[in-house]
Amino acid sequence: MCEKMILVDVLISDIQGGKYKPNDKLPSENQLAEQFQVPRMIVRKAYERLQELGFIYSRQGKGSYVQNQKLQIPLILSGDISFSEKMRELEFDFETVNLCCEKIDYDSKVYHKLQAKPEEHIYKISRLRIVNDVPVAIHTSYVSQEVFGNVDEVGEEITSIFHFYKSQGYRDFMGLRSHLSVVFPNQEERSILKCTSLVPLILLESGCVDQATGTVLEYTKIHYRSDCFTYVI
Amino acid sequence: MCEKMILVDVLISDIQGGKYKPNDKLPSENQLAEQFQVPRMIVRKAYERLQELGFIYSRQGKGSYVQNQKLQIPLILSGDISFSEKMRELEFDFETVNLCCEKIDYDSKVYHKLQAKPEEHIYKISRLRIVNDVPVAIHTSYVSQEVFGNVDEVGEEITSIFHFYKSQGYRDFMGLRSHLSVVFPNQEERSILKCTSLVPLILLESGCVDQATGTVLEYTKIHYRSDCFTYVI
DNA sequence: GTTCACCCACTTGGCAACAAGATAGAGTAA
DNA sequence: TTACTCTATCTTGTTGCCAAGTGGGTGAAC
Repeated sequence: MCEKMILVDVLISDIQGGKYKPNDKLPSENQLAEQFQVPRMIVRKAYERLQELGFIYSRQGKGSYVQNQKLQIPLILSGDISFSEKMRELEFDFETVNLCCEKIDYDSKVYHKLQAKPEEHIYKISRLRIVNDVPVAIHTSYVSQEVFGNVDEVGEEITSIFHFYKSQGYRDFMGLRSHLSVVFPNQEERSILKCTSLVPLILLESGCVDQATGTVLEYTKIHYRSDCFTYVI
Repeated sequence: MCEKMILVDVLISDIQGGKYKPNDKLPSENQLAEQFQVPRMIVRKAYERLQELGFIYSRQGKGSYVQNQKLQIPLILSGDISFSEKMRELEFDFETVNLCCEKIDYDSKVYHKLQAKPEEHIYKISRLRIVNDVPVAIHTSYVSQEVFGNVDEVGEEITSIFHFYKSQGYRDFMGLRSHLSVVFPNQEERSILKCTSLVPLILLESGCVDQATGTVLEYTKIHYRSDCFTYVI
């Protein structure tokens, strides 16, 4: 296991150091095994790890090749401007796709965050953020139908939650304290974000209240691909 | 590969859902293989993944067991108080160990951040943060001998960089903009932080300038184990 | 000369058999 | 009864072989 990680470390630094360039062919498993005097299984496991980390891809019968590097987007987390404005400011080709709007079953954590009673209907609105044709983040908002009466009708049209708020007559918002954690994507997130299982996601949990009334408007979870962003806080 | 990830997802949710408790024995590889109608190799790979994620541990001849869960420390990233004060406030048993203080070779990134000339001597001071006997973070500061003349003498005694600044006559500091990214630990970091290779680290890069003179005092990198903290920003 | 079929060498992928460690229980001798 | 040993069987760990996919080279057929 230790030998594998040594190999992984060496190969990653070789790739990042430019020894192998994107789409270059890596040495065959047998060659590397010979070179490092380890069983081929070790090299195999190292290559599998590099695949799941997104550094390389392998083709049966051909070989293993260096993956193209991902784009790096500097992202200001603490700012007050919206995601779309940030992206446009940085001149990235930016797009938002509404994934779904559906009523959720009772979930104690979500209901508590929204200060909602168990009999309230809570809707989940998910949007996918795409930058330069790369899916980079999933933005999920939980809102109560008590607060937004027509969410079940217009929910699937929403791509900017701030526009939605304003259309509902809310003007001054206050962001709640954000919690940041690191998680690995589940199968659904992997397929939506088109990433491998070992691309860590930065999960940002937050909320938004209306300043005028103190009403909790939403509880949000944003899953950012950690390999696409440089976060400035 | 897909079958493996399905198994991994199922097992993680079983563990987190309480189906298996810490130190419980998991089904043997053959049992699970039979149950899910997959080759043992798939189960083996899933178990290996869970090991590297820190969820389980395996003993040859005995079986695979659920790992104890890690402590969760809420950490205010944006505050102005020092790490030690934060910890003491939260009543955790907190300790800092000086790992090393050594002169580094020329490194363009570090020298640029410090606005240092190539002929300056830059020292790297590393401290290990330990909470409840668990190593949770590595704090590395780069400082120039031009700014801190006696760093080569007292560097290995430093556990609080703020105390060091004050002892050198600097009083008012200003934190530079912080950059946050997610990385996997290299071998050295794994051994210091006693973590497995798939525990993501949150890397926080920042700097500090003296408000009176504008001198760049330090460039810092903090590697936090992402499985030990809940970050509040 | 051109084309096509075949074969071989080399690649990654997968699996089955074997190795090694642990444990419980039967068997045996004091 | 007690203590010890051996063995059968279960566990995880390792290895080596073969399958499957690819591409290039060779040579026969036209």
